[in-house]
Amino acid sequence: MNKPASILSVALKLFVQYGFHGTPTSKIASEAGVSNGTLFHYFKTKDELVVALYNQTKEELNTYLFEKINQGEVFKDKFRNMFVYSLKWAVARPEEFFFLQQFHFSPHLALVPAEDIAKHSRQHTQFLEGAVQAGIFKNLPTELIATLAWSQINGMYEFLVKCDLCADKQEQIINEAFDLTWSMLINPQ
Amino acid sequence: MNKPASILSVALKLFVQYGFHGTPTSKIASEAGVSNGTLFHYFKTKDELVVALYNQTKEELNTYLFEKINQGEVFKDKFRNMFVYSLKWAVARPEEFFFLQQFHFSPHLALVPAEDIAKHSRQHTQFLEGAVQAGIFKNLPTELIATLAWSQINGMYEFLVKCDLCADKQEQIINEAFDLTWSMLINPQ
DNA sequence: ATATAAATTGACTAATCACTCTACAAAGCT
DNA sequence: AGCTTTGTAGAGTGATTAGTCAATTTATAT
Repeated sequence: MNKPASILSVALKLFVQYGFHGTPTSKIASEAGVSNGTLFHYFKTKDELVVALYNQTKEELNTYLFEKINQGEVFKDKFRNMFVYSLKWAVARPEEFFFLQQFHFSPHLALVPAEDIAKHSRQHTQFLEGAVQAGIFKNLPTELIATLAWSQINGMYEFLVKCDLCADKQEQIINEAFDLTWSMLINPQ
Repeated sequence: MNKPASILSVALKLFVQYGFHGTPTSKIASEAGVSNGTLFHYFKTKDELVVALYNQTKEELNTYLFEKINQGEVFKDKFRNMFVYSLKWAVARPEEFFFLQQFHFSPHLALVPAEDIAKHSRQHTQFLEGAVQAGIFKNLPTELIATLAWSQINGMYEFLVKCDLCADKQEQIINEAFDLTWSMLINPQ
């Protein structure tokens, strides 16, 4: 039984429910079944814990996603995998997905070195860059394409959480949304 | 000089910079040039202040937006106005726009009666509902169309803030993004 | 077996902060 | 002018909480 891991896992649930400042470290520690001192043994400060949780969550999503992307043969399949599996991940782990956005709109974001943020977003843009160059996507800034694609995913997440459809219906609507997004971004032949 | 108003205005700036819990009420009061007691004279609790700020900001945006929407003659113009002026408002008042999202991803959202939230979102869906009925938009749940349109706006906001283009270039790219969104959602004839 | 290092504990502290309370001033009313 | 209500101030309070520390246990190495 891994203590830092269970601290992070408990912290995630509490942060999502009560917010960062609404969650005392003492509560995290006690719910994780460790003492106050142990928590600060693994994380020097509360902020460090929050940031560690962000990095871990973001990396989990990224790893999962790039695995799925690489399973696609042609670009459209890769892109579809990115879109569809982002949403599957989000729906399967709504707390993690919510946390990423909660963090993003909090002052804690400033604690992450700009370099780290840039690195992650570069991975995503690089993936799309090729398709822009090759004329698959419309001739728009790659950053813009990335942002639009990603915001479709965020929007769909909100919709899926709000509506709570059955798995079949969910899958169907994700596919429909993908078609919309794809047709929006590609160059008409 | 209106004290409650300047309290709210200072609070907005501080909340965006330091977060809700990272901003002591004492700091809000002193920066607004009023005493601690005065702040609590106008707002019974800090939470009440946060929620009041949210309601005010949301209503300002809504009022502005529906004014612009109603200036459109046909539906496409109305919809374009919604899209374009949302972004103009967001770019002109980035702190306000950011705050709305910050609030949305915080536990304070739970303090707003579900009824109030529903009322606002109903206004937006009703505006789109007609277009779905009339076959202008694709035959998809109106909620989905609303969510997708709104997330395009959020995404564009992020992009515009990140890129900091000149006004002309900004206007141009907003129009391009509108065309993309429109073509994505309408029924192909 | 012994020594060293690492993990764990929980009581404690120093600071912060939301909110109260009393006192006083200004405005409004008759 | 008197009287009442409302606005304003700011010192004070009680509760909360991030982070410390000295002491104890557990693991590791020699």
